[in-house]
Amino acid sequence: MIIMSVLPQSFYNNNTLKIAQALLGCFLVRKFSDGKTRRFKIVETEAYHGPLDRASHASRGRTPRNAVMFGEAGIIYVYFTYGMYNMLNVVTGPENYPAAILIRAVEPYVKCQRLNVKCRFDGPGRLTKALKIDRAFNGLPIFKKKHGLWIESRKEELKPARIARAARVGVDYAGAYKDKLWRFYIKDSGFVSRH
DNA sequence: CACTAGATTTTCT
DNA sequence: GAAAATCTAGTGG
Repeated sequence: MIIMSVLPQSFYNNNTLKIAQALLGCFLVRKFSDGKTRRFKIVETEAYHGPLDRASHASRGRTPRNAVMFGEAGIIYVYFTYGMYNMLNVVTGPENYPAAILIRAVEPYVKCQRLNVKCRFDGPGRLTKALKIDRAFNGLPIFKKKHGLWIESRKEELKPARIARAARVGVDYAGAYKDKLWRFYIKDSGFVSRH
């Protein structure tokens, strides 16, 4: 009997780069409106870290859109971009320090033949579409099961040697920050968005 | 395989 | 009005 444990708010109140790696191998859990619950292993994340990070929405100050990034840890930040895609993030660090982690890719935990074959999870826009995550989740806590979206701890060890580090995707405009190695993924996962 | 253009709309300047 | 933390479909080698 495996005890499921939902990651508590305190888990997210830490250094963004550490949490981005600690989330790899954890489970993103979604309870759909039809009552079915499915688990997905997190295999790729990116850190958006602090007011100086030019790749981050928070680098140009607080706006209505990015306000939750300045709030407490463990809150969901979903924004809409490219006219088409929602991006799923989790706020990290202390209040008034704008930081968040973008969840870029997950893999199905159990065999998912029942899932629509068209569903893909390797990319931030794809996974929100597949998991039916939209801006209604913005500002909700991810450390409670109440809203149908939460994260559970790993069920087995993830050796540091299996974690790869790379530059973030789609942030060429970010000056010196575009080359920061703030993207993390599990090397041997077949569901990473890029290798 | 590499590269390019187009989709489509919110957000901020 | 331009750009955007993306993805797809198309072309060409």
